[in-house]
Amino acid sequence: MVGIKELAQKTGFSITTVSRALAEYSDVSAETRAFIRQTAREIGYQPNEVARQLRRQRSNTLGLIIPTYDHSFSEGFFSQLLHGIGDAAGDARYDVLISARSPGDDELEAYKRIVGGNRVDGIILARTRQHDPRIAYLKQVGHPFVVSGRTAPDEIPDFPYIDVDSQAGIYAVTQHLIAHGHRQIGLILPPPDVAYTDYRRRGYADALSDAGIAYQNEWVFSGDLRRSGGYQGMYHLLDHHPTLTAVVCSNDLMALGAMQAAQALGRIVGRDIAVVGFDDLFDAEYAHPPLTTVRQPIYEIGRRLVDLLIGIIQGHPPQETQILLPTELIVRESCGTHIGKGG
Amino acid sequence: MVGIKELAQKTGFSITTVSRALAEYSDVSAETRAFIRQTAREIGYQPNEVARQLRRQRSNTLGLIIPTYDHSFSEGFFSQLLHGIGDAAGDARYDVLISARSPGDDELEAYKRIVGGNRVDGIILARTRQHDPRIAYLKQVGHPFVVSGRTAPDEIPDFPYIDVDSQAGIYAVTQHLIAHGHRQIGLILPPPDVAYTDYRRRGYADALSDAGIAYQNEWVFSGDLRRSGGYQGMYHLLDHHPTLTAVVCSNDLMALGAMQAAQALGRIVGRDIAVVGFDDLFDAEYAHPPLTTVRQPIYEIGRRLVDLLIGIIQGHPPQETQILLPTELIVRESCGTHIGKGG
DNA sequence: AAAGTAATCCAAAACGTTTTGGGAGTCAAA
DNA sequence: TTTGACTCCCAAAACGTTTTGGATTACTTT
Repeated sequence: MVGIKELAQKTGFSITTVSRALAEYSDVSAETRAFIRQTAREIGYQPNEVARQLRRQRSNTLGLIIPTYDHSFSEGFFSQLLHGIGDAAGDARYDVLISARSPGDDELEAYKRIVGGNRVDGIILARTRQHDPRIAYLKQVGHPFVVSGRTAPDEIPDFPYIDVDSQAGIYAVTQHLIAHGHRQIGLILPPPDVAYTDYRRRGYADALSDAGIAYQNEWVFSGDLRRSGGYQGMYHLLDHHPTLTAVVCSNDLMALGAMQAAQALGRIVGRDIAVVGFDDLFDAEYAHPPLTTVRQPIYEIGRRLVDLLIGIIQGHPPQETQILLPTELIVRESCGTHIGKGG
Repeated sequence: MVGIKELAQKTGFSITTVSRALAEYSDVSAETRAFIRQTAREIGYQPNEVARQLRRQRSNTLGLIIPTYDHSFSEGFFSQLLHGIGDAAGDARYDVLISARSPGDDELEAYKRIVGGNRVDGIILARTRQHDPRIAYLKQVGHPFVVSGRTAPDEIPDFPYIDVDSQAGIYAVTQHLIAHGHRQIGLILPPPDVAYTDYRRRGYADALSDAGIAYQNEWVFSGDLRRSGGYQGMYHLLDHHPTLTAVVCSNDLMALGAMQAAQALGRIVGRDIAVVGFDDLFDAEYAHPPLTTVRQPIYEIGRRLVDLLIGIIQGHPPQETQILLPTELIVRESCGTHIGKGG
């Protein structure tokens, strides 16, 4: 083990001076500094980060705890978010500590261990659920954290977050369908405990209501946010309500599954039935037919979450710590905007 | 700050006894242990992980350094690998430290900081390149590590790795094309510095040679492993060699791009031209047409890398530390196996 | 020559744990 | 009564840094 002690011995200076030389303090002469640095390089001295973290009481590390079961992690949204987080953290010379735990008591334990154990300077929360106990814990202990996504609409979000106005997004895409003549429009939602589920439901319901169409419970299906959920949803909806001419899906993955189900049932997507999604994953553009969807800037959100968190950690948070980004309607072919137009 | 000192004070026992009580040592009475644990819970004591790591000289953390520029990270292979790594690490109660750095000198610095700085007990290397300096470094310092993928065929792989026999995989899929009548078959390769490029080239070359077909340099294109690389590759190949009836792509992402290019050029994939990939990403099955490809068990590889690494860290490595997994040919529609069969 | 100032350096404390190497008490066997 | 074994506990060292609070020397100014 070549530690600072060995380096001090080798150079003939004290541990203090070595430490201060490497840290560019002004009270060590340029000559000494150069000599120490040179020697450090020669003997391959590498400071022990753990000891340093202990002494400085900071780790230059951001934490991220992800649910293990979540297969949509390796597809789509989450990996793109992580990409943004990783890049921005790297740029700011922070590392990212990932702990994968299955949800439940164990999950909160992981937070306590990592946060209470001083392993990270701040933590990023994703996949918020309704009445999320993790948020309650982090607020209570007063550790820096930021959240990807708000709480559900009936909770007060008194913490820093970045979210997308998904209610407006779903409203826009639903309205687009209505404008092109659709009247019987199904909806595939995320599981009810997901925080943003109600925003998406409201966007859909508002668009219907504004067009004088009644919201019907049986046109709404709860999926699991994966392709399979969309498949099941579309299958179920078309089975019970074959007159539906459009289905709004809460994310692209489910929309892709839904398109497949529709095709399996003999309907041609974009002609017999319109399908729209949410996210604008890479796949959306290359889907067949290309998916009409609501774009949210996932990678960018990841980057901004990191900037926001680091700002908070370093004591200079931006003015706005609750950020709601707009979405953008991306019209492609899966909504077949010609249907119902009398054409 | 509520540390072990406060807990000792509160319970009236020494720091030693408190520490040993929480660690289930047998030399503290059951009664004392129960009392200490109860009090710990009450005052919300959470051991400082950093101090613990310093003292024990181990972090229960695995490291993973990823290149920032790599956009295929958020699509496809890498995120699926990470998913497997995260899950297996979580199961073994290890965390994963991710450092995203742009490649170059900086990248090796990141390794030195994390490995030499004792932040991780072991490290997982991915995206190996030819004559990879990271491998040389890790071998030299003798830190536990495992590699996803071997070195190039002309280097001696004297380290633990898990790879897939991609030469055999590409051979199989190329042979499949030949068996169905194709004679003019293009190849889209990864960039030349990628470690596995030559295996894929060889698999293709061998299949051609065994069928008495000459390997032609101008039928081979180097892509960037992303959709765009496949698109460019197919465009270039069909532009210069319009008589090609099939193109083998080194990964699914490029295959998806290649299919798009073919379609843009007015060819119907699976009828006018065969396209095959490698990986069997989720998207492959849902592509249009569904992609014929060579499956490798990416998630599983991630899991096994972790098991292997932890075995090495804990001093009981398995007998086999160099694992070559078989691939599986998945025939779908993009290879249109009816072409050229005289039908 | 004394006092002040600037430039270099360093011993020791501190960060919060775990582990080492016992010590004290009790009980049973010799 | 001594010895040994067993149970329960603890003081202090150790992990490898950074930081505090000076100390020493050399040079300048009075």
